[in-house]
Amino acid sequence: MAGTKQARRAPADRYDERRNQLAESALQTLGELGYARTSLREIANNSEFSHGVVHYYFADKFELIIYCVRYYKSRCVTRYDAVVEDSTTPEELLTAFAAKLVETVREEAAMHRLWYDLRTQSMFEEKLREAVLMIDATLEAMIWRVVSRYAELAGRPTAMTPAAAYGVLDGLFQQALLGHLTGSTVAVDSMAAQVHELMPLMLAPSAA
Amino acid sequence: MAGTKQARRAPADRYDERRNQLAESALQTLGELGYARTSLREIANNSEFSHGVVHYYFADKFELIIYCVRYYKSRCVTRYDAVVEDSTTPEELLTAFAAKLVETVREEAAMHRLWYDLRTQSMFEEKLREAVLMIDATLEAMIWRVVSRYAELAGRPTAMTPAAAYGVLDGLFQQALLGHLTGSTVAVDSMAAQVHELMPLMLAPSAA
DNA sequence: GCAAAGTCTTGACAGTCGTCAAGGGTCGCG
DNA sequence: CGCGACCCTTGACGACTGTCAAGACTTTGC
Repeated sequence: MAGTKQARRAPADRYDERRNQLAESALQTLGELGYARTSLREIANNSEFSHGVVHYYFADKFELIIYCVRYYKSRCVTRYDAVVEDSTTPEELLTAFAAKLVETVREEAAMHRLWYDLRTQSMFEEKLREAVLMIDATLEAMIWRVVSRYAELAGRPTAMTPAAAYGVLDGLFQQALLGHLTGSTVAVDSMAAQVHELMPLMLAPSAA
Repeated sequence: MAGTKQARRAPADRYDERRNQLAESALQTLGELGYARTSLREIANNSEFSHGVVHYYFADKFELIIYCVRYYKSRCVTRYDAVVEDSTTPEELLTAFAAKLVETVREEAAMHRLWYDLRTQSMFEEKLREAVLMIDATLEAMIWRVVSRYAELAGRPTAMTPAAAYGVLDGLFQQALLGHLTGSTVAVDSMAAQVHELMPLMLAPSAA
């Protein structure tokens, strides 16, 4: 990025920059209204551009949304890696992981209800499936890094497949998110307790 | 209202009958297209009536959809009760439960992706929340009947809250449903295996 | 400084949406 | 028979949607 602007501002840079700006506005709007009620005009209203510009940078609505999904992934997928790297005992990792989950539900609720929305839409709309499945696999891998590191620190082998570990944790997370959005004050803390109970069960029984 | 019926065909009966007919057409359409793309006209097209009749029986779109959710519940919520009642050993219950889950994903995929769709919509639309939360609680109770009966047959106490048990199983179910809808042939069987591994972990460790 | 390429706005299009009013149709009762 | 209540259709409304073309504004290369 350092010296790109001298003779003619590099078109590719500016192009991607605008696409990312629009993706950001789109993510904000989608997180607020949900997929069903989000229009391209509303997305443009939440940006500094007019509604026609969307079709200058994206072929159609799906291309924008799919681009958004991928753009979102690049920010979200390393969220728990610091937890993995900084923890030195299984208890420490478990507590830090649960705390990070709680923080995520509380502070990124809109973005995550959007994720669940889009994942569900992909059950109806084929065009969304490829991008959704790719992110789902990435999230599964992210969770698996936590679980396998947890097993390593505990000195016990894992007793679940990556898919199963992701599935159950995702279920708890989704439940907590719904509870949080409906005003429940205990749902999020309840999730933390559930994760504390569940994670040891993902490892083979201890020798003791 | 109850006294307005004469020898003439009881209005209340016919009224409810029509509402249920429309709810059935609506559920079929919603299961096919999803919430975002389902219009009242399309619902009417999938019934034997014209599009105007919807507003004769329902005040607006939300009243129809909420009625649908409740109508759907009445059919779905006892699905696993036969499993609970007919099983005499924990292994038998577990196998029958897993088989029923597999059957449900395979044969009721449309209806369940609709359920996940509506539940996610309730994260954005307050009007849907009350009905969704009511069903969610009913489903949690349904799952808990299975788990607690399983514990009873195994002679071991449960080691999870009803919410946690529902959360993790729902996560696995949703994962399998997405896999099934994307054409995966192993996703559903994989869920059965995961349930077999997970259910024993919901009970306190055996003495042995 | 000019022409061309790139960027953005505006306005319009063909549909579709939820909603509702006006009007037939049908049926049972007096 | 004819009246009135109930049931349903038809057609229309205003608003909103995704899409795109025409043109204006800006930036760049020469």
